[in-house]
Amino acid sequence: MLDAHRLALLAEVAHAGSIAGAAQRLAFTPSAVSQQLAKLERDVGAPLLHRNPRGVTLTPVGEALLSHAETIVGELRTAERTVRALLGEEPAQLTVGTFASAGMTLVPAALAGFRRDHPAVALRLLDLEPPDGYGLVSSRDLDLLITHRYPGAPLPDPRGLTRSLLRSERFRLILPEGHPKARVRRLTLRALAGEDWISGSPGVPNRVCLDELADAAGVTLTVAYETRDYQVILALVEAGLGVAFVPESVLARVGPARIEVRDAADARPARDVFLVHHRRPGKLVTEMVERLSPR
Amino acid sequence: MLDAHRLALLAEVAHAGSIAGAAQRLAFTPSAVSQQLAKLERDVGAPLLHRNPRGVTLTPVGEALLSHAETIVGELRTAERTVRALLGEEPAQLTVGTFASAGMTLVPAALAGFRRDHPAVALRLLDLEPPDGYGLVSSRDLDLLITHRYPGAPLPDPRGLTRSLLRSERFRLILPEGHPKARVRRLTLRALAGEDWISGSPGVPNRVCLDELADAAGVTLTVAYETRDYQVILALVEAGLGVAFVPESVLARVGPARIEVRDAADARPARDVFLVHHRRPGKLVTEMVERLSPR
DNA sequence: CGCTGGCCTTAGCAACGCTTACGGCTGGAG
DNA sequence: CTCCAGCCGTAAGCGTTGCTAAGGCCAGCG
Repeated sequence: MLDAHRLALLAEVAHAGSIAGAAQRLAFTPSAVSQQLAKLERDVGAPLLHRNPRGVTLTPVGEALLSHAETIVGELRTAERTVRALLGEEPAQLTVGTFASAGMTLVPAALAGFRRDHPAVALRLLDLEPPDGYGLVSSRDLDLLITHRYPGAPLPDPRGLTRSLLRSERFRLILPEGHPKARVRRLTLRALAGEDWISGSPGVPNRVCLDELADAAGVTLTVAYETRDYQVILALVEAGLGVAFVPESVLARVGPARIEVRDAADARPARDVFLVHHRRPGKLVTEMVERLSPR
Repeated sequence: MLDAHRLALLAEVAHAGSIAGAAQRLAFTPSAVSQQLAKLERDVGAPLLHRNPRGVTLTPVGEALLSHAETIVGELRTAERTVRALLGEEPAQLTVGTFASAGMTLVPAALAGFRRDHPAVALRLLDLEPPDGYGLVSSRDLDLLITHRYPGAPLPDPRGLTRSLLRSERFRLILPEGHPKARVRRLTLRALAGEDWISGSPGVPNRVCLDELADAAGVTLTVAYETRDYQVILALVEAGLGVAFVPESVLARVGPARIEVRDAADARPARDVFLVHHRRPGKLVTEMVERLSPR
């Protein structure tokens, strides 16, 4: 039988992306982790990871084993919680994973309300960019994951977890204050083809979405500035450097910014925001889901 | 995190019914097992088993943990198989659990055919009286379980496993050859109320079923001989000691026995025979299910 | 071209887990 | 009633496991 501790180690290494990173998280020396992984590979009879100069990546066999490892670790933690619940002990921790823009807008109010009602529960927040994080829910490193899917991006396999649509969030077009195009009545992507755009680097969901919109409209856009951070994008637009699509919630937080908010008539993207948790969520998770859900 | 090895140990002890028994199966000394269990109890923070003078029984917490332990052990073995399959290695073992009468009639032909086509696969057979055995499938000690349910007996929780009805098997009434009641055209339970009956001890499904039939017919039957072994029952009836219900398949195997086979007009019991296996059975299991299924 | 950051190896030490030996307990046989 | 058998627990000893520490190798970067 495979050793569960070593599988847990594999999962940790996969999430951290390097042996050293995992070792630090677990308060071990890299040597210890390396040795255990070597033994796991010997047990399995096949290499599980490619040793790259910067960190490691999983082999196909490693990938296959990882998903099992995550469910096994999750099962072990589930077992532990079941017993704790049976002994009348309240769960003392709730870990929520979010993507950055939700972490700024959607989550804080819910977290604050939760903390008020459950001062004894240790709340933890983790930043995770989609499509990551599903594995961490499987392994119960995460109790609740807030994730999203940009149009055009594939929806990850839920792997036996419960996933529910929290809301669908529109993107708005933002331009520098006083930008000439802001006065146009019917604004189109084509009309903005000559502008400098601000978006993520190629491959980032954000950018993939923008490229697909441009394709659909039959234009090519110039992305002059690449950042995935919407606060940076806002600042760049404010500074008059370009135009961008941003999620509506990002705008809700900014004060009377010096930007113009419009919609493109031929491109009205929206991203779906999902909640992901275990099949049978605990009381605390259910409550947090309640708080996050629109009234 | 709980230790998976200790959980596996707990499952083994629960199945064996004693620490000493589990230790023998695992080729350890009882002391080692005892110490590991003590540590598991310390980890959990609650006693998991009652130490009786003859073996051990699980506490409620132990029961709860047991079912988790079984799924965890099963997951570990599933992970191992997945990797083996990925490496192109064929599974080399198939373990089937049956109840005694199926082991004599239903299974041998299927097993023989299987062995002929897969000489390299190590076949193992385990005797298990229902309702036991589900846990062993969960923990993958068993690849396939053949179990049954007598009328009136509850059907165990399948616990995430696949259970399918293989067949429904009638019971026949058997009497000693030349028994005067054998000549009656319409034989009823009431007419046989005065006979000596042969059945299992109180509590055995066999017996529960008989008692319920008697209740339904409004008579009380005298069980003079108690045995759960249908071969013994046959021998007793042959010897003229009493009458009994036996499954049809048991009769198929006996030659021209000196018994009379009839049906009771007011009591026609049947037991359901089920196959139980994991959600996604491997090739070998699927093939064995095919062989067992009626053409 | 040296520096940094990541990984691997080797050597040594602490902790874990097993075995052996012994004692307490209960239920059945003589 | 006594004794024995079977079961479980504890204590001491020892081998193995798994950790740390220290040193070497390789790639990317200033």
